Amino acid sequence: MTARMASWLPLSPGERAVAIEVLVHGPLSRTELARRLGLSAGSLTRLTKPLIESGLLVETPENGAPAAGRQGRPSQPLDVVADSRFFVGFKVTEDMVYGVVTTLRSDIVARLDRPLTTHDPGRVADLLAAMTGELAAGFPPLGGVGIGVGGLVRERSVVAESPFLHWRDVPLAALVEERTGLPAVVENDVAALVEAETWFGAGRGLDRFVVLTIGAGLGYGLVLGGRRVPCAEEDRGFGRHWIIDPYGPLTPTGERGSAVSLLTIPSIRYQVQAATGRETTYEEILAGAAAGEPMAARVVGEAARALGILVAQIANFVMPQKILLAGEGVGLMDVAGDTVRTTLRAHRHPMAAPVDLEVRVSDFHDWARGAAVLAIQVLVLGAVEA
Amino acid sequence: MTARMASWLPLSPGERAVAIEVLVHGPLSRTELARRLGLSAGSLTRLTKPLIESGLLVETPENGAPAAGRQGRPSQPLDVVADSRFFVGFKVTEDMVYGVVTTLRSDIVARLDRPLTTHDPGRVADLLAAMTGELAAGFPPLGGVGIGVGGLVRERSVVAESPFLHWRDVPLAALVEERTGLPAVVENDVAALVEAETWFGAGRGLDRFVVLTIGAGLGYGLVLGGRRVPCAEEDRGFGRHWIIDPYGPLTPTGERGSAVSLLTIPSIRYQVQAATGRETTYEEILAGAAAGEPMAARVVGEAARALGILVAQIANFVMPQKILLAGEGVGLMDVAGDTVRTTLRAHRHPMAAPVDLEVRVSDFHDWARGAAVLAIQVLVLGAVEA
DNA sequence: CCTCGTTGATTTCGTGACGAAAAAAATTGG
DNA sequence: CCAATTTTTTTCGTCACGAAATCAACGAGG
Repeated sequence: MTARMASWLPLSPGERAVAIEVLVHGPLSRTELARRLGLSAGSLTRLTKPLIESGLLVETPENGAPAAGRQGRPSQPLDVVADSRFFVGFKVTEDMVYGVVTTLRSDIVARLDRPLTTHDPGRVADLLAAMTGELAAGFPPLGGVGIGVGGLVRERSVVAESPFLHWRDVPLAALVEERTGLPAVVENDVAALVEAETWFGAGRGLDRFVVLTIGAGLGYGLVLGGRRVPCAEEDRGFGRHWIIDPYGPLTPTGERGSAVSLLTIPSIRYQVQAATGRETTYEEILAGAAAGEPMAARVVGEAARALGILVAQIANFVMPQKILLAGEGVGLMDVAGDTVRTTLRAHRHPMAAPVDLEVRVSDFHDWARGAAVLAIQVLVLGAVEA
Repeated sequence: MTARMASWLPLSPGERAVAIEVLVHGPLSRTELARRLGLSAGSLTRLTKPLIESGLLVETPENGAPAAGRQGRPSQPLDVVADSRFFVGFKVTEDMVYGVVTTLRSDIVARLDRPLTTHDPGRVADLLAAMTGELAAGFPPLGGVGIGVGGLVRERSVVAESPFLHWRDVPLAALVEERTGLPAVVENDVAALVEAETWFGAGRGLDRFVVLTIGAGLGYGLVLGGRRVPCAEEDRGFGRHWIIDPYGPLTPTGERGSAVSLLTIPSIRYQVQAATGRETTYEEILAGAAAGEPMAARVVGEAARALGILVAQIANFVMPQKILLAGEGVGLMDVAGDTVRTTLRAHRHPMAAPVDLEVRVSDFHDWARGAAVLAIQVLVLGAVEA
């Protein structure tokens, strides 16, 4: 076996800042890093030396665009050794486990999905360990495991409460660590996705950033000062009481006219089925609305207006620099994006800054990637919970 | 004339932290400061020495509760010399100027109001200078002047745009500095009140804090990480497009059913007058609602429900640790506080943390005090704008 | 081909902020 | 009066950083 690097390197605040900046913002020369971090050139020589020696960073040998006409000594960009360590991320749903392997940069290099046939904590941990073994096969230096679960998670290790798994106080991280011998990190699935987007996605470098996910439920994540704001109700219950239209539809979940009733995939399917009597998929409904079917168009239009109002309220009160729409349900924006944007504008002050609204289609592997990012944060960089 | 202290003392980050902590959180011993700021005892000796020498802090001679049975060397609490400098604060409205003198602690020690008969910038500056002279009479060491104006203010010195004064790019701070020889700071009135509450009021020490003011208009201030978030629409125009109830009342200002239409004093008076034909004051309407007059009760009830929804939306999306209701219109809470709170709860997730809602009746002198606090921040502590 | 100017990285040195620990100070209790 | 205790001061060592000199690597121009 090759010499294994320590999984946890104690980094000074300055070193951590350098490591994160390079990790998140691609290859950067020392001078550029000095400019971005407000440090002197000398300090960067000092800070980068141990990072290079530890193998986390390298001076990129290939000078992609070598100075291109600029004179002077060419810069020596530093980059993370993306494949020096790999990370495994899981998203656990009621009946499936989605797994990915990512590089340090959080690029997905392998995927593996398995049905979940039991909710017994030990068996679930067994499955996660087995999947980790399979996933790790091609990637020897494994840095750790991140696990995203719907529900309330404490200390990044214990599932305090998960309604759909019927778990209470399950020390999932410990169970997986026992079976794999790898450090493990557990987090709420939405929280993990938000962290991933904050570090490597749409929220890079932003001070105020909001993530709104639409799917089987609603997810909401608030990032202030680069840190996610934790909150008590983040166990899949967002939006049940966000009343958009008191005279809106009544559905099995969520109050009448709530964001959940108007926007989630099950509620939209329920509304169409209740009106037409036919079972239809979400995609069929969106296609129907685009084709002008009255019932689908009405439900989708209402959803789009609700989304516009919701985004406007967030923009009005939080004033984020960007709002990211993610999840399986964002196909709504393709069909009715104009309605959303028109409604959004109508609920904003004319002089207010326009809302930077980004849409990202995300499947379950993106959620698993989020969990892997959390592992990178905690295990490589020693980032701690708020 | 006595030796005058420099109005601007260059403070190191550590010194600034100590000064602010003592200024905001009353007398504190060095040990207590070390605990709060996460510093060693030795550092506190070093940091406090120049602050004491400069006259900003003193070791409080009176040991109010002198150890009371505790043994060991008694602590030597440090306190700001509250009356070492005084500050003048103004709130400029369309037809009045409200002025106060405060101590370093922002306690009001004098008041002076004058009608504003002209909107000519030079004349207004003349009046402010004259009022400053009158106010300063009893308080020799004057540290500076703070001025709060409705409208858009840039660089804490120039009124970029003020609809009710019909001003554009008026360098008010410079005009007042010329006439008084004192440093002057200008800021949007809502922003100033928010800063004051953040430093000395309800928002002390909080990380996420919201101020909502109800009066002739709506005001909204967001404080994140102890810093107010600046925004483009803060020129008295908040809430015109916050649609609470699309079928709500239509009033001269604000969209139908907007927060402005439902909650501001002029809109409430307009609604009652439109229904009854009689001119009534806001206080009369509140009293009528309390007494069970149907029309007043209906309008006030609607306003209370709107306020509950508004506060719930803010709490849901911003997740602040506290929301402060201020302004001349908060009498609504006395009459219909229960309705507000019930509505608030109905629009919150049952598992969400309860909203810490604080109500503060504030008159125009509180707005003036806010401006004085801004002067303290900028002129004494060298705090800079975001 | 050689030198000069330019730009990036390194080295060296000085400064300043901080913590740890010892000492001093101020009080209570015996 | 002495021990115990808590606060404050002093002393000393460490470490992070910036400034500036130096080294390194390249292009331009004679």
